[in-house]
Amino acid sequence: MSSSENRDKLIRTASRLFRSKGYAGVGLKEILEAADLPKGSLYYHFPGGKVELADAATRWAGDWVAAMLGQCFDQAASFKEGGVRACEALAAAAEPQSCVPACPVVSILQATPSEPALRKTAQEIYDMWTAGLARQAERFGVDDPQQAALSLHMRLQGAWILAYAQQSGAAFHHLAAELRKETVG
Amino acid sequence: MSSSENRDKLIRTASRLFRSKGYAGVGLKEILEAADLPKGSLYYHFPGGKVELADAATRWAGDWVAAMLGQCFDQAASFKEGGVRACEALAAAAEPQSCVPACPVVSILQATPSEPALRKTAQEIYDMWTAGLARQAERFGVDDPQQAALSLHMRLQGAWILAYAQQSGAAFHHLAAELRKETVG
Amino acid sequence: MSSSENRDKLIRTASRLFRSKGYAGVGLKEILEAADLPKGSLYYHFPGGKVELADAATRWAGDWVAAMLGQCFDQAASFKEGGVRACEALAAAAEPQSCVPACPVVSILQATPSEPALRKTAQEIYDMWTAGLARQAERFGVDDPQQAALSLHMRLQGAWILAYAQQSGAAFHHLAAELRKETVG
Amino acid sequence: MSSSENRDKLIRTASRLFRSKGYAGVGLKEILEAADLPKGSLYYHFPGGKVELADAATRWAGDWVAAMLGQCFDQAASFKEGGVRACEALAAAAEPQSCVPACPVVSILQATPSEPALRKTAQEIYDMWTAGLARQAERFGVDDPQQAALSLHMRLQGAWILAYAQQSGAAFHHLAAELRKETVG
DNA sequence: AATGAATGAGTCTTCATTCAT
DNA sequence: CATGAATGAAGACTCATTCAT
Repeated sequence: MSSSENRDKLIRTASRLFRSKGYAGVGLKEILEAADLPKGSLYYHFPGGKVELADAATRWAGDWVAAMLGQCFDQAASFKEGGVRACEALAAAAEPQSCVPACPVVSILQATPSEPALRKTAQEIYDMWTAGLARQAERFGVDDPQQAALSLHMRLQGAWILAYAQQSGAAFHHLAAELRKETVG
Repeated sequence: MSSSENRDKLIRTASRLFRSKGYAGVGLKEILEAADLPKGSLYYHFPGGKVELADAATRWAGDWVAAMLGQCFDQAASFKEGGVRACEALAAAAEPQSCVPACPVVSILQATPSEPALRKTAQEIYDMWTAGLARQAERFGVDDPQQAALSLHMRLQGAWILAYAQQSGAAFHHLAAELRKETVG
Repeated sequence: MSSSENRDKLIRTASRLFRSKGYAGVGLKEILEAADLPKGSLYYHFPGGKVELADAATRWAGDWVAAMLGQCFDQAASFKEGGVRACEALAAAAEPQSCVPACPVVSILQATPSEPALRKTAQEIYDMWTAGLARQAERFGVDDPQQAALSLHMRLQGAWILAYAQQSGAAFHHLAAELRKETVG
Repeated sequence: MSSSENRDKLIRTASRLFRSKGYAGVGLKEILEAADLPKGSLYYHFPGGKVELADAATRWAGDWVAAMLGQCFDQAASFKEGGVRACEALAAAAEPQSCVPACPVVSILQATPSEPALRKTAQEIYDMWTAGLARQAERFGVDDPQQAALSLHMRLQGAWILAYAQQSGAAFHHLAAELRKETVG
């Protein structure tokens, strides 16, 4: 449990740093110092080293996003409203922090050429998000749920990139406003 | 002339590698070897080192994208058609290569926390793209050209991320199909 | 223990090299090779890098000189005799070696403009030497011990510079002879 | 003439920088920038590169010091007074500047192990200074002029080191006061 | 179950120098 | 007579990883 606790702290800290500065831009030393954990402890929890930690951190963040999307749609009366709520939730998640982090998958995507193992992770997480949105679209009776899910996913990704570039949640609010104006239920 | 030639080769090579592997993921040695240039030549062409090279490479790629977007819309009969052509152009640019590169700005965005000078570069390029799209929207008489431009920009960014993750131009083709279906604004 | 051993070896080797060739004239690689230690070990023992190593090496040599001066005066019957013994001890320390080293503080003094942290170190060591000589002067009942200490310190420094330039202990022997001739203060 | 002018400027600038930061601590680029001369001009004036420049700069500064010593003694009524005047002149030379420079020979002494050619230069300059002082001692009828000259040279060197360490002319003033108190003409 | 000591390959950068003009 | 372009070696430093305990 103390074991599990430190492991979790490592995952959360690594996720935050990777999202802010990229996989190659963060050193293990920096992660351990930020997590206030002893130097030798990383390879105990993650024998696979940096790659295994990045994999775990990305999956953890990916699950968190998926859960957040699920909640948004569960509280919504329509697929459209679910999208709006998702924008607002992502904007809210971005705003309180000093450094607006990128989509957790983006940072490890760029590490893929040197660490091929991470590519599968990234794709699985994106597929999971799209699949989750598709289930919601289906639940709300949207025509072509797969295409609606992919479309919304893409727009959220685009907003996320701009929010990261601008270090502001404005892009998410803009997307929310846009979604509200669109016809269709 | 050889001077300018080698400088350009450095920019092109760096742009390609940064887009594929991220700013921190590419070493200067790797860039010089890929460009087949001697070790000492980098700091002659770019006294500011890696940051100055990344800045130049990103601006060069940013200009290339802006020009490409301009061509797509110049050949189009409507703003919607311009967007479709842009998707197809980006998909075409992605496909022939062995490694589908990310948006050139994304890689340097993640280097921003350690290299603050690059943040302005990234934002200027994104602003330039949005402004270019807004001019086109205005030319075609779209209602609220600024919002149409930002919306399209976001969707292209989202498609680009997915294309990079999947290492395929499929996401761009998907966005093109989606745009085609939409009623004209 | 192996830890402390290697750290000490690094300090002794660095001190010898800095004294011979100056702070900027000695590379870390050269120090590690001379100490027969692996490349990565320096930053383990001295996280502050070259400056921290130079600081430690200079303080170590400074303490060694202070101790040597103390011994010379402890064995002497007068302040004057202490000065003579100090000259002889410094000459003896210079002669057996192939390269007569400079005063350990001089080398880091020249690094001070780029490494301001070393200035305090140099001044502290010089102050310590002067203070030690002043205590001895007081013990022997010399009039104005502070001035006698400073005067002797200056003359030892001057002899040290000339000994370093000539790569010979002759200057120290010369100063010893001069001190012997002087009337007691 | 413009040639000679630039050559002189190079010498003066190099001398100042070497004295402040040591031979190995100053780069050619820094010297050229400080002298506001074009990059390629150094090897035209000094085909032997950094070593030849250092040699010329040190000899130039060495001549300047010798001339200054000569003036001090020419204006003095006794050898002792000449020494006092020399202290005051060196203190005056140190004080107006932001960085009190070391004896010009010290910096190149530390480069001697890697650049053996400079050793002879250093020794020649020191010998010249001692010989000049010995001539003055002889002129004033001092007993054992050679020994008096060497003694004063050593004390000036010692004061110079302390002045450099303290970045103040105080050590020279202290030596002047000490010389004044001493008996003998 | 957990960790601090230790390391060599790698990082970006600066250096003194040469050469064609 | 003078110089800017160009470069390979070396600089200090950081990295992810291993291992004995």
